[in-house]
Order: sequence, then structure tokens, then C-alpha cells
Amino acid sequence: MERRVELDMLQQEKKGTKRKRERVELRRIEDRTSRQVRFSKRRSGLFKKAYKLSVLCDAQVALVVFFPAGRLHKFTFAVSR
DNA sequence: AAGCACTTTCTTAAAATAGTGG
DNA sequence: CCACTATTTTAAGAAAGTGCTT
Repeated sequence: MERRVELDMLQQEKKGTKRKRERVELRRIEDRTSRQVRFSKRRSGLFKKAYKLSVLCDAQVALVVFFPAGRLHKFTFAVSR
């Protein structure tokens, strides 16, 4: 079954019991799974922002992220004139 | 096949940013 | 500058998807 349809059915079923996006406090996420998922999403957002900054403002941007400890993710983008 | 770590999809509220006017 | 709002973008939470290992 298509996932979209499944979700719609789920929504219908629960009728507003789905947790809304909550305001998030700025401190370490204790739950390992949640931390991992949120890292993935925030990292992609960060790289996207870095890219946009480099394009929009003709800036040279370098971004280095280590997570989990030891694993490296990096991004560089240089605009040549 | 099953377990695990990591990523993506979806909806939608939160947060960021662009625009406006003092 | 700053404050306010309108618009755009980001990301939470839940669940599904992907890929690797055993």
C-alpha cells in the first residue's frame, strides 16, 4: 500500500493524537535514537544552508562535522570569479 | 531472515529571513 | 538601527526505507 495513503488512514484513525512538532530546548538530546535521527536531519539542513550561503553571497564556505565521534562529514564550496 | 545503524518521507508547527515603516 | 509582520524554510516525531553484517 502506498505510504501516503497509510499515513492518511492513520491520521484519520487517531484524529489529532499525533504529536505535533514541539518546541525544542537547546541541550543534548538524551535519547540515542532521537539524537541520531535529528543529527541526520540537522546535518543535511546545515549543509544545505552552507551551500546557499556560498551561492547567494559568493562566499567561500567550509564546514566540518564529526559524528559519531570519529566519523567525519565535510563540505566545501568555493565560488570562482 | 533478522538485527542494527543510519537516512528519508510525511505533515505541519517552529524558526529564520525578507520586507516594511517608524 | 529596531520592531513588527508576512513569507519561506527548517526540522520534530513517527514510521518506513536502505544497506550492511552475521
